[in-house]
Amino acid sequence: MSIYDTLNKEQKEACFCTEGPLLILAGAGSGKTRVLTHRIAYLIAEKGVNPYNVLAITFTNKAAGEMRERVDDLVGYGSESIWVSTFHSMCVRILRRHIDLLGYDTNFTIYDSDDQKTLVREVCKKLNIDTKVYKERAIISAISSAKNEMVTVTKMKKQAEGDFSRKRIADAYEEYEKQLKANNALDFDDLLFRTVELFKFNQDVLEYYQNRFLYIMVDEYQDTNSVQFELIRLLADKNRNLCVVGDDDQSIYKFRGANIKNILDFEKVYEDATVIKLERNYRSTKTILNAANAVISNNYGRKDKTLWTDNDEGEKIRLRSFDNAYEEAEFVVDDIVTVQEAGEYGYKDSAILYRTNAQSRQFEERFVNRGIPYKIVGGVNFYSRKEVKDILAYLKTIDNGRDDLAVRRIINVPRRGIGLTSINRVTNYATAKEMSFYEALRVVDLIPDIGRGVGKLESFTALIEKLKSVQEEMGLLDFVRFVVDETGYMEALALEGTEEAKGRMENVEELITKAADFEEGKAATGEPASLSDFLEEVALVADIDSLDETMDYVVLMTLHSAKGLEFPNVYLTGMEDGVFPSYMTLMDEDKSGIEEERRLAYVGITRAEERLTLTYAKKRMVNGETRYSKMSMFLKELPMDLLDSGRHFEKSKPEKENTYFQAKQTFKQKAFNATPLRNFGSASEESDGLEYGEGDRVRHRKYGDGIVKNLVRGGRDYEVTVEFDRVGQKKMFAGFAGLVKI
DNA sequence: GCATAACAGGTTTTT
DNA sequence: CCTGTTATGC
Repeated sequence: MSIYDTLNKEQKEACFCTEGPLLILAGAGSGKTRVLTHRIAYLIAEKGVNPYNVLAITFTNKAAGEMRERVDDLVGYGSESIWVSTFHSMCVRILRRHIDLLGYDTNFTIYDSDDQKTLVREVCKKLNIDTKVYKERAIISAISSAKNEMVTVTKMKKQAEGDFSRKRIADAYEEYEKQLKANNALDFDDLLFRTVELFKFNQDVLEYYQNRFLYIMVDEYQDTNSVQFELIRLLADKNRNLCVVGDDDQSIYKFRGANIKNILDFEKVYEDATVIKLERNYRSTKTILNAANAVISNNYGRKDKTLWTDNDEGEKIRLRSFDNAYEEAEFVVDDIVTVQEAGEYGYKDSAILYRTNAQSRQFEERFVNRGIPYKIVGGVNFYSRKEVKDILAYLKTIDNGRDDLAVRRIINVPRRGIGLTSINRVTNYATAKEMSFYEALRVVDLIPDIGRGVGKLESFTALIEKLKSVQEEMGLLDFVRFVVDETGYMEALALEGTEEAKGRMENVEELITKAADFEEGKAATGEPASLSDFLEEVALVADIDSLDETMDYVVLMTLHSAKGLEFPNVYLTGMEDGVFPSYMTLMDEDKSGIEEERRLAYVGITRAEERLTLTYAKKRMVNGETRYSKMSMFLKELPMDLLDSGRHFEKSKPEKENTYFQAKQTFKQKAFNATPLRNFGSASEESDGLEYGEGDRVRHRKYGDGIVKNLVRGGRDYEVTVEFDRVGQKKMFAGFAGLVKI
């Protein structure tokens, strides 16, 4: 009896196929993690491959940890020397060794999306870019996709020739890069792009890693982007022992640059590739699987595969509708309590999934009220809370004095009486002398016009220098504590005395605990816990990594976060057109967005093992305004006989082909309103048209009452001009204004 | 320089 | 609705 006996035929095949390119198309719940871990075990135990020569790339740190653990269970040794990591942490590890070849210090800082935003803002200010015309977000995403597509500044400038606005973006990109380098910092996308550059320009470095990684495995391959593809291609080029695992039906990260072609065209790029399909699902009931298959079959251009299962038929899928989101939440929470009390499913067996993080709130409120343990994954990340970022900024300042962003963030936190005027003077001096902000601080008395600020600035520098000097002598935990005390950060919070400040103090404490955990974890491996390592870990953790399966709590998260997880009892909530599929994709001319949303629906449905509940609310508050929506088009794609619609559910099954069209039409009318015809107005509260026309009196939630002066069609929306009694004439878009006839 | 008030603007999903 | 930025008054 060997460990491989538990695998089915295809799984075995995938496991034993160790040489050459291999594509494993693994449907949801088809046991791909088992295959991967067994394959690694097979390489090590049977083929005599040194664990040191194996590289496995996963999407999250959590998946990496689990994989290592499982291999260790199978093989019994050696798992610690396998490289199992995420793309990002792998790149950091490589760059820390070699990035000096690209002109950076090896102790570079990693900028998260907040830092990125701050930096872009500064760039815009410096280049006089009007952020009303060029939105920060647009610039960030332009830069990010450039890096994902490996477009350098030079290249972008060339492409932008003759196009003024693209040139402005390219200018921003150039300045952004300049600042990053000056700060000795890399953003998330840089981690990948710079590694590719490193390999391309340094053949010997590339060869070193090619010779090290004789066997490469990539999980969740459908979500890789161009630069990740290139990275793998480079590494695998020499030995070609590349095994990728993925499911094109679960490709849900296009917005982040993921290129579904990577998986669809794998066989074109690697013509000698073996392709193995895992179509047997071990996770879900027949009912759930059939539902998932029915939905996804509406997509085009998929790899041909059909999931099947030997599992029981199982319960029908429950579909419930509610008047509003509040009732929806109440039902779901009640239901979880009911099954828990009946001993059917523990809290940890239940998961609530939704499209947007904002939807978590009403559930959270109910859970808090009733004292039920729950865990929200995602949303505001622990490490992006203000107080946590402040402390981290101190640590970054100490670790990498060139990180101007960090220094400027904390120079007056807590208050030291250092204001904008002083900061600007230092900044100007630093820019003029081409030195870092902190360097300028150290020679503050040379700065002209600095005036009375000098003393305060000097004591700040003295503080940082003092911290730097003791850093070497202290362990990580002690040092973080020391920083928190010495900077007066905690004291300042304590002085505030508010409830909010108390919460912040707890978070700082929590950060200290994290440092302790980190130090402990490192100690177990015999390594010292350096400050840089800690900052790096903190920069690369995802919220999902903190999910603990042994804890008995209900898990709440977005559909995106849920990928790769499974639960016996799942609630898919907010199944409404405009929420899911999202408003954005419904309005978009490009229909591929809908396909991606549908894949997300597929991911959601296939998370459920036994019991699946779908809910939607007819009325929901979005951006402070009540929005009426209809059931999600995806619900209409489900075969009726799989559904239990409950008592208060009534609908006729619509023409299937038209669901998308209908969804879009209804939504267009609801959100943006049609013609301003008076005869629409009749009392029916759910009228699809504008309920007001020219000359009508309307009420706005902020501006009060007024008279509609004008209605003009503007693109997809209507521009309404209203003469308000209190604030005068205002122009607004009907879709956003939320005007009510009075 | 700082605290507070007023206000504009905006939304998916995240390593 | 909620956040983040600007205006205002001390």
